[in-house]
Amino acid sequence: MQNASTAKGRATQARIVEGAAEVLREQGVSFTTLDDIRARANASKSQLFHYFPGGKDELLLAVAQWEADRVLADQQPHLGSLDSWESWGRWRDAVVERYERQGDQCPLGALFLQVGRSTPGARAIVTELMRQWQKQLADGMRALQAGGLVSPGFDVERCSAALLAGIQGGVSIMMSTGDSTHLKAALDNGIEQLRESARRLA
Amino acid sequence: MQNASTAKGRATQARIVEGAAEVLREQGVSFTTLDDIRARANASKSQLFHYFPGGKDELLLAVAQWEADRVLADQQPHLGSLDSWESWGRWRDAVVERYERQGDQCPLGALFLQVGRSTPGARAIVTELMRQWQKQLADGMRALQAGGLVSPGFDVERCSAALLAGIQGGVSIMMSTGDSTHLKAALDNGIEQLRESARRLA
DNA sequence: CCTTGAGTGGACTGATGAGTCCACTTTAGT
DNA sequence: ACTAAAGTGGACTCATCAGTCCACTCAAGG
Repeated sequence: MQNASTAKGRATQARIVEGAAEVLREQGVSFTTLDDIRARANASKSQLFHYFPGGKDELLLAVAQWEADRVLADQQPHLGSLDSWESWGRWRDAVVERYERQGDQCPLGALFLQVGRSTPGARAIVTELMRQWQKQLADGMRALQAGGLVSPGFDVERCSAALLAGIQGGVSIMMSTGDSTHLKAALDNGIEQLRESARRLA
Repeated sequence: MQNASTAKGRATQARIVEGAAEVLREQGVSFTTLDDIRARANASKSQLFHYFPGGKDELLLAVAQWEADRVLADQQPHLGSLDSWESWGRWRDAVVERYERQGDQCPLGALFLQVGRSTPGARAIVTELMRQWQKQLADGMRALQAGGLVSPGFDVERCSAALLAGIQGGVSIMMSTGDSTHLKAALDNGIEQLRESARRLA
């Protein structure tokens, strides 16, 4: 990605990425052309290739990174401070709300499929997102343990991985079926497991 | 889908669907052309359109249905008789094995994204698959309850939904990162929850 | 003011790939 | 055997779209 060196250039580059993200959410990757993006971003063909010399793939990757950054940001401040039952509850609601609002768009999943598993860049973005996400869940579980709210024997690694998997699956089922039942079940089930461990502690 | 009326015709039609499924798994939907499919299936362009007058979309949908049928079939006979701890364990291993072997191909997910959320057919296939899958998990959980192995208070609906979500998410994380940790965590966590409920019963 | 390079517009090209068409062959029923 | 319908081959068309190219404008530093 060719970085812009003037304010005007940076603005154009940002307009392209954000415009592209919009169009991609609306139409899906496979139905979006560079010309759609160009139109939405009020840019010209040459600007696209000026800032993303690698062409469509490079632009798509930039959009994927941009979307990935939003995923965690949208869960804050809740995700960052999961140290009480109330904060877990607020986080749960924030996740449900975010994905129900997003509806049947899965920018990241779609982008990933298009750019292809082969490209190392795409895989790195997703891997890093998952790593950070799970770490924050695990930190939250350990915070409950530290506060004496959850048994010290609670398997944080396994449960945080399972919870993350449940969220991903819940979201992808919702994409396909339009129904958020599974997402809610995964979240509630994860939290219920924590509470169960608290009850056994008492 | 125009159904064939002779044995030869049926053979050709089957060759097309299965050949298409193969190529799609290998190359991914967005990099597969009708010509790739035609070549693999030893068919000609006119045959493709003879049996799938709706063109590529219709063919893709037929492949999606074919893949969906395999998903549950591949988990049998285990999935159909989850009435003991041993059968749950065998099923768990079968799922992990199947998806690890499949690697980073997600025929169904990719197909769905390509055909598009808008088409009612695609959505129906996924919805029905999820419904059946969850039902079999729930049946298994109730079988354990009936056998006195799991507490009657165990929330079968929520847990089967969460387990299904965990599997889906585990698989999709594995697609993106190449790592099956999350899938295993989701499965083991679900089964562990059942066992926990058994311990409380004792 | 002039120069330099970043930034911009949009016409053009070339490849690709979905879908059409028609001539030909095979199959099955009478 | 005859014939009608089913099945088959593959050349051809036509639209689309990523990517190129070049002429132009603008802003900043000297």
